[in-house]
Amino acid sequence: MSYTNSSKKNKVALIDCNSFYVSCERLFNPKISNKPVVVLSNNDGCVISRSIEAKKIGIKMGEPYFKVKELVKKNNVHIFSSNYALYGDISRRVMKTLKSFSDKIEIYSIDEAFVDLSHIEEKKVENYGKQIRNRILKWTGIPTSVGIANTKTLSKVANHIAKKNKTGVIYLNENIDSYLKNFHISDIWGVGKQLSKLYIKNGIDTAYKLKNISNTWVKKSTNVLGAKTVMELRGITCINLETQETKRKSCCVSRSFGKKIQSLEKLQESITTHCLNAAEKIRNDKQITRSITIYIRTSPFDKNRKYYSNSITIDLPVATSNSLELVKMAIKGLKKIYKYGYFYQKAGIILSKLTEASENEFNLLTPIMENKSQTLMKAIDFTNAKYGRNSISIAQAGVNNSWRMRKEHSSKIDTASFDSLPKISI
DNA sequence: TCTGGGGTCCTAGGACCC
DNA sequence: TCTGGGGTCCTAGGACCC
Repeated sequence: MSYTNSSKKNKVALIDCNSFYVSCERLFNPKISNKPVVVLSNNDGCVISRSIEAKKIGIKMGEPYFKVKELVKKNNVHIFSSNYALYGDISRRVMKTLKSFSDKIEIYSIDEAFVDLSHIEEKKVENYGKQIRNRILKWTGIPTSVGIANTKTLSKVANHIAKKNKTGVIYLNENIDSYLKNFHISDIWGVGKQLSKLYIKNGIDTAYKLKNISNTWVKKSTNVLGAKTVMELRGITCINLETQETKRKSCCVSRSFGKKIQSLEKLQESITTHCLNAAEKIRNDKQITRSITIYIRTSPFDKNRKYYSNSITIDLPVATSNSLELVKMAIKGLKKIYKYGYFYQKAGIILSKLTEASENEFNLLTPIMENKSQTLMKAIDFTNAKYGRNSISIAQAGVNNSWRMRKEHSSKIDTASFDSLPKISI
Protein backbone atom coordinates (compact mmCIF):
# COMPACT_ATOMS: atom_id res chain seq x y z
CA MET A 1 0.00 0.00 0.00
CA SER A 2 1.37 3.36 -0.95
CA TYR A 3 0.86 6.51 1.01
CA THR A 4 1.09 9.87 -0.66
CA ASN A 5 3.04 12.24 1.48
CA SER A 6 1.69 15.44 0.13
CA SER A 7 -0.19 18.35 1.55
CA LYS A 8 -1.93 18.74 -1.80
CA LYS A 9 -5.51 17.61 -1.86
CA ASN A 10 -6.77 15.25 -4.51
CA LYS A 11 -8.99 17.00 -7.00
CA VAL A 12 -10.84 15.17 -9.70
CA ALA A 13 -13.19 16.60 -12.29
CA LEU A 14 -16.00 14.75 -13.96
CA ILE A 15 -16.88 16.20 -17.34
CA ASP A 16 -20.23 14.97 -18.62
CA CYS A 17 -21.84 15.95 -21.92
CA ASN A 18 -25.36 17.30 -21.51
CA SER A 19 -28.03 15.15 -23.19
CA PHE A 20 -25.21 13.85 -25.34
CA TYR A 21 -27.03 12.09 -28.18
CA VAL A 22 -29.51 14.94 -28.47
CA SER A 23 -26.66 17.45 -28.52
CA CYS A 24 -24.98 15.49 -31.34
CA GLU A 25 -28.15 15.59 -33.45
CA ARG A 26 -28.49 19.31 -32.77
CA LEU A 27 -25.01 19.99 -34.14
CA PHE A 28 -26.25 19.19 -37.63
CA ASN A 29 -29.74 20.53 -37.19
CA PRO A 30 -29.68 23.97 -35.55
CA LYS A 31 -33.42 24.38 -36.04
CA ILE A 32 -34.08 22.04 -33.13
CA SER A 33 -31.76 23.77 -30.69
CA ASN A 34 -34.52 25.02 -28.40
CA LYS A 35 -37.11 22.42 -29.23
CA PRO A 36 -37.96 19.23 -27.36
CA VAL A 37 -35.81 16.44 -28.80
CA VAL A 38 -35.56 12.74 -28.00
CA VAL A 39 -33.19 10.01 -29.22
CA LEU A 40 -34.39 6.41 -29.26
CA SER A 41 -32.48 3.20 -28.57
CA ASN A 42 -31.87 0.57 -31.22
CA ASN A 43 -34.99 -0.73 -32.88
CA ASP A 44 -36.66 2.57 -31.91
CA GLY A 45 -37.44 0.84 -28.62
CA CYS A 46 -36.83 3.19 -25.71
CA VAL A 47 -36.05 6.82 -24.97
CA ILE A 48 -32.32 7.04 -24.17
CA SER A 49 -31.55 10.74 -24.49
CA ARG A 50 -33.77 13.76 -23.85
CA SER A 51 -33.33 17.49 -24.21
CA ILE A 52 -34.30 19.67 -21.22
CA GLU A 53 -37.48 20.63 -23.06
CA ALA A 54 -38.41 16.96 -23.51
CA LYS A 55 -37.75 16.28 -19.81
CA LYS A 56 -40.06 19.14 -18.86
CA ILE A 57 -42.86 17.65 -20.94
CA GLY A 58 -42.60 14.56 -18.76
CA ILE A 59 -40.87 12.09 -21.06
CA LYS A 60 -38.95 9.73 -18.81
CA MET A 61 -35.57 8.14 -19.35
CA GLY A 62 -35.73 4.55 -20.57
CA GLU A 63 -39.42 4.67 -21.30
CA PRO A 64 -40.69 2.58 -24.23
CA TYR A 65 -41.35 4.78 -27.24
CA PHE A 66 -44.87 3.48 -27.87
CA LYS A 67 -45.88 4.65 -24.41
CA VAL A 68 -44.89 8.26 -25.06
CA LYS A 69 -46.02 8.48 -28.67
CA GLU A 70 -49.09 10.53 -27.75
CA LEU A 71 -47.04 12.96 -25.69
CA VAL A 72 -44.57 13.25 -28.54
CA LYS A 73 -47.26 14.03 -31.07
CA LYS A 74 -49.05 16.55 -28.88
CA ASN A 75 -45.89 18.51 -28.10
CA ASN A 76 -44.16 18.32 -31.46
CA VAL A 77 -41.20 16.49 -30.02
CA HIS A 78 -38.43 15.78 -32.56
CA ILE A 79 -37.57 12.09 -32.65
CA PHE A 80 -34.31 10.47 -33.78
CA SER A 81 -33.24 6.86 -34.13
CA SER A 82 -29.80 6.41 -32.61
CA ASN A 83 -26.77 6.94 -34.84
CA TYR A 84 -23.82 5.48 -32.94
CA ALA A 85 -21.30 6.11 -35.69
CA LEU A 86 -22.03 9.82 -35.31
CA TYR A 87 -22.00 9.84 -31.50
CA GLY A 88 -18.74 7.86 -31.40
CA ASP A 89 -17.11 10.32 -33.75
CA ILE A 90 -18.23 13.38 -31.76
CA SER A 91 -17.17 11.64 -28.55
CA ARG A 92 -13.63 11.21 -29.88
CA ARG A 93 -13.49 14.94 -30.65
CA VAL A 94 -14.67 15.84 -27.14
CA MET A 95 -12.09 13.53 -25.53
CA LYS A 96 -9.34 14.90 -27.75
CA THR A 97 -10.22 18.41 -26.61
CA LEU A 98 -10.10 17.28 -22.98
CA LYS A 99 -6.65 15.82 -23.53
CA SER A 100 -5.46 19.29 -24.49
CA PHE A 101 -5.80 20.06 -20.77
CA SER A 102 -4.26 16.97 -19.25
CA ASP A 103 -2.99 13.47 -19.97
CA LYS A 104 -4.31 12.26 -16.65
CA ILE A 105 -7.72 11.42 -18.00
CA GLU A 106 -9.99 8.43 -17.69
CA ILE A 107 -12.55 8.06 -20.46
CA TYR A 108 -15.39 6.57 -18.49
CA SER A 109 -18.07 6.30 -21.15
CA ILE A 110 -19.04 7.70 -24.51
CA ASP A 111 -20.01 11.02 -22.91
CA GLU A 112 -18.05 11.19 -19.67
CA ALA A 113 -14.46 11.51 -18.50
CA PHE A 114 -12.63 12.01 -15.23
CA VAL A 115 -9.65 14.37 -15.22
CA ASP A 116 -7.10 14.78 -12.45
CA LEU A 117 -6.83 18.40 -11.34
CA SER A 118 -4.75 17.89 -8.19
CA HIS A 119 -2.03 20.15 -9.56
CA ILE A 120 -4.35 23.14 -9.88
CA GLU A 121 -4.25 25.74 -7.10
CA GLU A 122 -7.24 25.65 -4.77
CA LYS A 123 -8.59 29.09 -5.65
CA LYS A 124 -8.18 28.55 -9.39
CA VAL A 125 -9.96 25.22 -9.62
CA GLU A 126 -13.47 26.42 -10.39
CA ASN A 127 -12.24 28.81 -13.03
CA TYR A 128 -10.22 26.01 -14.61
CA GLY A 129 -13.40 23.98 -14.81
CA LYS A 130 -15.05 26.83 -16.65
CA GLN A 131 -12.19 26.93 -19.14
CA ILE A 132 -12.65 23.22 -19.83
CA ARG A 133 -16.34 23.69 -20.40
CA ASN A 134 -15.85 26.68 -22.68
CA ARG A 135 -13.20 25.03 -24.82
CA ILE A 136 -15.25 21.88 -25.39
CA LEU A 137 -18.23 24.01 -26.36
CA LYS A 138 -16.13 26.12 -28.70
CA TRP A 139 -14.20 23.31 -30.36
CA THR A 140 -16.95 20.70 -30.63
CA GLY A 141 -20.26 22.50 -30.04
CA ILE A 142 -21.18 20.10 -27.26
CA PRO A 143 -22.40 21.57 -23.93
CA THR A 144 -21.03 19.88 -20.81
CA SER A 145 -21.29 19.99 -17.04
CA VAL A 146 -18.20 19.91 -14.86
CA GLY A 147 -18.22 18.64 -11.29
CA ILE A 148 -15.02 18.82 -9.27
CA ALA A 149 -14.39 17.28 -5.86
CA ASN A 150 -12.08 15.25 -3.69
CA THR A 151 -13.03 11.77 -4.90
CA LYS A 152 -14.65 10.32 -8.00
CA THR A 153 -17.89 9.59 -6.15
CA LEU A 154 -18.08 13.17 -4.88
CA SER A 155 -17.28 14.55 -8.33
CA LYS A 156 -20.27 12.58 -9.60
CA VAL A 157 -22.36 14.31 -6.95
CA ALA A 158 -20.86 17.65 -7.95
CA ASN A 159 -21.63 17.00 -11.60
CA HIS A 160 -25.23 16.26 -10.75
CA ILE A 161 -25.48 19.59 -8.99
CA ALA A 162 -23.63 21.41 -11.77
CA LYS A 163 -26.25 20.19 -14.26
CA LYS A 164 -28.80 22.37 -12.47
CA ASN A 165 -26.37 25.22 -11.99
CA LYS A 166 -26.33 28.27 -14.28
CA THR A 167 -22.62 28.08 -15.02
CA GLY A 168 -22.57 24.29 -15.39
CA VAL A 169 -19.46 24.10 -13.20
CA ILE A 170 -19.09 23.39 -9.51
CA TYR A 171 -16.17 22.73 -7.16
CA LEU A 172 -17.54 20.82 -4.21
CA ASN A 173 -15.15 21.95 -1.51
CA GLU A 174 -17.09 23.81 1.14
CA ASN A 175 -20.42 23.04 2.76
CA ILE A 176 -20.34 19.57 1.26
CA ASP A 177 -22.73 18.24 3.89
CA SER A 178 -25.42 20.75 3.04
CA TYR A 179 -25.40 19.43 -0.52
CA LEU A 180 -25.31 15.81 0.59
CA LYS A 181 -28.36 16.37 2.81
CA ASN A 182 -30.37 17.21 -0.29
CA PHE A 183 -28.91 14.45 -2.43
CA HIS A 184 -31.16 11.43 -2.81
CA ILE A 185 -29.68 8.03 -2.04
CA SER A 186 -30.60 6.53 -5.40
CA ASP A 187 -28.70 9.27 -7.28
CA ILE A 188 -25.37 8.22 -5.78
CA TRP A 189 -22.90 6.58 -8.16
CA GLY A 190 -22.74 2.88 -7.31
CA VAL A 191 -26.09 2.80 -5.55
CA GLY A 192 -28.54 1.06 -7.85
CA LYS A 193 -32.06 -0.23 -7.45
CA GLN A 194 -31.30 -3.03 -5.00
CA LEU A 195 -28.99 -1.04 -2.74
CA SER A 196 -31.42 1.89 -2.69
CA LYS A 197 -34.15 -0.42 -1.52
CA LEU A 198 -31.95 -1.81 1.24
CA TYR A 199 -30.78 1.62 2.39
CA ILE A 200 -34.22 3.19 2.38
CA LYS A 201 -35.61 0.26 4.34
CA ASN A 202 -33.02 1.12 6.97
CA GLY A 203 -33.89 4.79 7.03
CA ILE A 204 -30.97 5.93 4.89
CA ASP A 205 -32.45 8.10 2.17
CA THR A 206 -29.81 10.78 1.55
CA ALA A 207 -26.11 10.85 0.71
CA TYR A 208 -25.51 12.58 4.03
CA LYS A 209 -27.05 9.74 6.01
CA LEU A 210 -25.08 7.17 4.06
CA LYS A 211 -21.87 9.09 4.67
CA ASN A 212 -22.43 8.85 8.42
CA ILE A 213 -23.36 5.20 8.60
CA SER A 214 -21.09 2.87 10.58
CA ASN A 215 -18.38 0.97 8.73
CA THR A 216 -19.31 -2.33 10.28
CA TRP A 217 -22.93 -1.99 9.25
CA VAL A 218 -22.09 -1.28 5.59
CA LYS A 219 -19.59 -4.11 5.36
CA LYS A 220 -22.05 -6.49 6.94
CA SER A 221 -25.07 -5.40 4.90
CA THR A 222 -23.50 -4.82 1.47
CA ASN A 223 -20.14 -5.62 -0.09
CA VAL A 224 -16.77 -3.98 -0.66
CA LEU A 225 -18.21 -1.67 -3.30
CA GLY A 226 -20.82 -0.40 -0.85
CA ALA A 227 -18.09 0.27 1.69
CA LYS A 228 -15.97 2.07 -0.89
CA THR A 229 -18.84 4.37 -1.81
CA VAL A 230 -19.27 5.38 1.82
CA MET A 231 -15.56 6.12 2.20
CA GLU A 232 -15.56 8.16 -1.00
CA LEU A 233 -18.50 10.24 0.27
CA ARG A 234 -16.28 11.05 3.27
CA GLY A 235 -13.60 12.32 0.90
CA ILE A 236 -11.29 9.33 1.20
CA THR A 237 -10.12 8.05 -2.18
CA CYS A 238 -10.94 4.37 -2.73
CA ILE A 239 -11.60 4.36 -6.45
CA ASN A 240 -8.54 5.39 -8.40
CA LEU A 241 -8.33 7.22 -11.68
CA GLU A 242 -7.74 4.63 -14.42
CA THR A 243 -5.65 6.54 -16.90
CA GLN A 244 -4.36 3.47 -18.73
CA GLU A 245 -6.58 2.44 -21.58
CA THR A 246 -7.19 -1.27 -21.24
CA LYS A 247 -8.46 -3.74 -23.77
CA ARG A 248 -11.88 -5.23 -23.28
CA LYS A 249 -12.22 -8.61 -21.59
CA SER A 250 -15.36 -9.65 -23.39
CA CYS A 251 -17.22 -8.57 -26.48
CA CYS A 252 -20.91 -9.01 -27.09
CA VAL A 253 -23.12 -8.29 -30.04
CA SER A 254 -26.86 -8.68 -29.75
CA ARG A 255 -29.99 -7.22 -31.28
CA SER A 256 -33.71 -7.32 -30.83
CA PHE A 257 -35.60 -8.18 -33.97
CA GLY A 258 -37.77 -5.66 -35.78
CA LYS A 259 -40.33 -8.45 -36.03
CA LYS A 260 -40.55 -11.54 -33.84
CA ILE A 261 -39.24 -14.67 -35.55
CA GLN A 262 -39.91 -18.36 -35.16
CA SER A 263 -37.67 -20.24 -37.56
CA LEU A 264 -34.24 -21.65 -36.92
CA GLU A 265 -33.06 -20.33 -40.28
CA LYS A 266 -33.79 -16.72 -39.35
CA LEU A 267 -32.09 -17.15 -35.98
CA GLN A 268 -29.10 -18.60 -37.78
CA GLU A 269 -28.91 -15.56 -40.01
CA SER A 270 -28.91 -13.16 -37.08
CA ILE A 271 -26.45 -15.19 -34.99
CA THR A 272 -24.15 -15.40 -38.01
CA THR A 273 -24.34 -11.64 -38.55
CA HIS A 274 -23.61 -10.93 -34.87
CA CYS A 275 -20.71 -13.37 -34.94
CA LEU A 276 -19.13 -11.70 -37.97
CA ASN A 277 -19.43 -8.28 -36.33
CA ALA A 278 -18.00 -9.42 -32.99
CA ALA A 279 -15.11 -11.21 -34.69
CA GLU A 280 -14.32 -8.09 -36.66
CA LYS A 281 -14.36 -6.02 -33.48
CA ILE A 282 -11.85 -8.21 -31.67
CA ARG A 283 -9.62 -8.48 -34.74
CA ASN A 284 -9.61 -4.70 -34.77
CA ASP A 285 -8.24 -4.75 -31.22
CA LYS A 286 -5.77 -7.54 -32.07
CA GLN A 287 -7.47 -9.94 -29.71
CA ILE A 288 -8.50 -13.59 -29.85
CA THR A 289 -11.19 -15.45 -27.94
CA ARG A 290 -11.29 -18.79 -26.16
CA SER A 291 -14.98 -18.95 -25.41
CA ILE A 292 -18.22 -18.14 -27.18
CA THR A 293 -21.70 -17.86 -25.67
CA ILE A 294 -24.87 -17.91 -27.75
CA TYR A 295 -28.23 -16.84 -26.37
CA ILE A 296 -31.79 -16.44 -27.59
CA ARG A 297 -34.96 -15.34 -25.88
CA THR A 298 -38.60 -14.50 -26.41
CA SER A 299 -40.09 -11.23 -25.17
CA PRO A 300 -40.22 -10.97 -21.37
CA PHE A 301 -43.05 -8.42 -21.73
CA ASP A 302 -45.42 -10.58 -23.73
CA LYS A 303 -47.91 -11.85 -21.17
CA ASN A 304 -49.87 -13.90 -23.69
CA ARG A 305 -47.06 -16.22 -24.73
CA LYS A 306 -44.80 -18.54 -22.82
CA TYR A 307 -41.35 -17.17 -22.08
CA TYR A 308 -38.27 -19.01 -23.18
CA SER A 309 -34.66 -17.99 -22.70
CA ASN A 310 -31.57 -20.08 -23.00
CA SER A 311 -27.85 -19.83 -23.59
CA ILE A 312 -24.90 -22.06 -24.18
CA THR A 313 -21.18 -21.45 -23.74
CA ILE A 314 -18.64 -23.29 -25.84
CA ASP A 315 -14.95 -23.37 -25.00
CA LEU A 316 -12.75 -23.30 -28.07
CA PRO A 317 -9.85 -25.75 -28.37
CA VAL A 318 -7.63 -23.01 -29.77
CA ALA A 319 -8.11 -19.29 -29.23
CA THR A 320 -9.11 -17.56 -32.44
CA SER A 321 -10.58 -14.47 -34.08
CA ASN A 322 -11.48 -16.27 -37.26
CA SER A 323 -15.01 -15.42 -38.38
CA LEU A 324 -15.67 -18.70 -40.14
CA GLU A 325 -14.62 -20.82 -37.19
CA LEU A 326 -16.65 -18.75 -34.74
CA VAL A 327 -19.74 -18.87 -36.92
CA LYS A 328 -19.42 -22.64 -37.15
CA MET A 329 -19.32 -23.00 -33.36
CA ALA A 330 -22.11 -20.49 -32.84
CA ILE A 331 -24.49 -22.31 -35.18
CA LYS A 332 -23.66 -25.58 -33.47
CA GLY A 333 -24.55 -24.01 -30.13
CA LEU A 334 -27.69 -22.37 -31.46
CA LYS A 335 -29.03 -25.70 -32.68
CA LYS A 336 -28.67 -27.08 -29.17
CA ILE A 337 -30.73 -24.37 -27.49
CA TYR A 338 -33.29 -23.67 -30.22
CA LYS A 339 -36.81 -24.86 -29.47
CA TYR A 340 -39.56 -24.90 -32.03
CA GLY A 341 -42.80 -23.08 -31.33
CA TYR A 342 -41.61 -19.85 -29.71
CA PHE A 343 -41.69 -16.27 -30.97
CA TYR A 344 -38.12 -15.07 -30.53
CA GLN A 345 -37.44 -11.41 -29.81
CA LYS A 346 -33.69 -11.24 -29.35
CA ALA A 347 -30.49 -13.15 -30.09
CA GLY A 348 -26.90 -12.46 -29.23
CA ILE A 349 -23.39 -13.81 -28.83
CA ILE A 350 -20.62 -13.09 -26.34
CA LEU A 351 -16.93 -13.66 -26.95
CA SER A 352 -15.12 -13.98 -23.64
CA LYS A 353 -11.71 -14.91 -22.26
CA LEU A 354 -10.18 -12.46 -24.72
CA THR A 355 -6.40 -12.26 -24.93
CA GLU A 356 -3.78 -10.51 -27.02
CA ALA A 357 -3.45 -12.03 -30.48
CA SER A 358 0.33 -11.86 -30.35
CA GLU A 359 0.49 -14.18 -27.37
CA ASN A 360 -0.77 -16.96 -29.53
CA GLU A 361 0.72 -16.05 -32.85
CA PHE A 362 3.40 -18.69 -32.85
CA ASN A 363 1.44 -21.42 -31.19
CA LEU A 364 2.77 -24.64 -32.66
CA LEU A 365 -0.63 -26.27 -32.41
CA THR A 366 -2.14 -23.75 -34.78
CA PRO A 367 -2.51 -25.39 -38.14
CA ILE A 368 -0.81 -23.90 -41.14
CA MET A 369 -4.27 -23.26 -42.59
CA GLU A 370 -4.64 -20.49 -40.02
CA ASN A 371 -2.31 -18.27 -42.01
CA LYS A 372 -4.44 -18.58 -45.08
CA SER A 373 -7.61 -17.65 -43.26
CA GLN A 374 -5.86 -14.79 -41.50
CA THR A 375 -5.16 -13.31 -44.90
CA LEU A 376 -8.81 -13.77 -45.78
CA MET A 377 -9.94 -12.05 -42.59
CA LYS A 378 -7.63 -9.12 -43.29
CA ALA A 379 -9.11 -8.78 -46.76
CA ILE A 380 -12.65 -8.84 -45.39
CA ASP A 381 -11.85 -6.27 -42.69
CA PHE A 382 -10.20 -3.98 -45.20
CA THR A 383 -13.15 -4.11 -47.56
CA ASN A 384 -15.72 -3.59 -44.84
CA ALA A 385 -13.77 -0.67 -43.40
CA LYS A 386 -13.65 0.94 -46.83
CA TYR A 387 -17.14 0.24 -48.11
CA GLY A 388 -19.12 -0.05 -44.89
CA ARG A 389 -19.88 -2.81 -42.46
CA ASN A 390 -21.25 -6.04 -43.96
CA SER A 391 -20.12 -5.12 -47.49
CA ILE A 392 -18.54 -8.53 -47.50
CA SER A 393 -20.39 -11.14 -45.52
CA ILE A 394 -21.08 -14.82 -45.85
CA ALA A 395 -24.14 -16.36 -47.45
CA GLN A 396 -25.34 -17.76 -44.16
CA ALA A 397 -25.95 -14.24 -42.86
CA GLY A 398 -28.77 -13.86 -45.35
CA VAL A 399 -29.80 -10.86 -47.41
CA ASN A 400 -32.74 -8.46 -47.06
CA ASN A 401 -33.48 -9.86 -43.63
CA SER A 402 -36.99 -9.22 -42.42
CA TRP A 403 -35.75 -9.39 -38.82
CA ARG A 404 -33.49 -6.35 -39.12
CA MET A 405 -34.16 -3.61 -36.64
CA ARG A 406 -36.45 -0.68 -37.11
CA LYS A 407 -34.80 2.67 -37.63
CA GLU A 408 -37.50 5.00 -38.82
CA HIS A 409 -36.22 8.31 -37.52
CA SER A 410 -32.57 8.31 -38.54
CA SER A 411 -30.92 11.66 -39.21
CA LYS A 412 -28.62 9.79 -41.64
CA ILE A 413 -25.69 11.97 -40.67
CA ASP A 414 -22.31 10.48 -41.39
CA THR A 415 -19.43 12.68 -40.30
CA ALA A 416 -17.14 10.80 -42.67
CA SER A 417 -19.30 11.59 -45.65
CA PHE A 418 -19.53 14.97 -47.35
CA ASP A 419 -23.08 14.34 -48.52
CA SER A 420 -24.50 14.59 -45.05
CA LEU A 421 -22.83 17.89 -44.15
CA PRO A 422 -25.18 20.86 -43.87
CA LYS A 423 -25.60 22.76 -47.14
CA ILE A 424 -25.20 26.50 -47.35
CA SER A 425 -26.85 28.45 -50.12
CA ILE A 426 -25.52 31.87 -51.02
C1' DT B 1 -47.89 -3.60 -33.03
C1' DC B 2 -44.12 -1.55 -30.59
C1' DT B 3 -39.94 -2.39 -24.01
C1' DG B 4 -31.73 -1.22 -26.19
C1' DG B 5 -27.03 -2.70 -26.07
C1' DG B 6 -22.34 -3.24 -24.25
C1' DG B 7 -19.54 -3.53 -20.55
C1' DT B 8 -17.20 -4.54 -15.47
C1' DC B 9 -16.80 -6.39 -10.99
C1' DC B 10 -18.15 -9.20 -6.95
C1' DT B 11 -19.71 -13.27 -4.58
C1' DA B 12 -21.46 -17.74 -3.36
C1' DG B 13 -20.88 -22.21 -4.11
C1' DG B 14 -19.11 -26.27 -6.44
C1' DA B 15 -15.05 -28.99 -7.86
C1' DC B 16 -10.83 -30.42 -6.75
C1' DC B 17 -6.62 -31.23 -4.15
C1' DC B 18 -3.82 -32.68 -0.28
C1' DT C 1 -14.08 -49.43 10.46
C1' DC C 2 -13.23 -44.84 10.41
C1' DT C 3 -15.41 -40.72 6.35
C1' DG C 4 -11.84 -33.95 8.08
C1' DG C 5 -10.80 -29.60 6.99
C1' DG C 6 -8.61 -26.07 4.73
C1' DG C 7 -7.09 -24.00 0.61
C1' DT C 8 -7.50 -22.64 -4.36
C1' DC C 9 -9.64 -22.13 -8.65
C1' DC C 10 -13.47 -21.53 -11.63
C1' DT C 11 -18.05 -20.20 -13.00
C1' DA C 12 -22.79 -18.53 -13.16
C1' DG C 13 -25.55 -15.11 -11.89
C1' DG C 14 -26.45 -10.72 -10.02
C1' DA C 15 -25.74 -5.81 -9.43
C1' DC C 16 -24.10 -1.94 -11.24
C1' DC C 17 -22.70 1.51 -14.84
C1' DC C 18 -23.70 4.48 -19.16
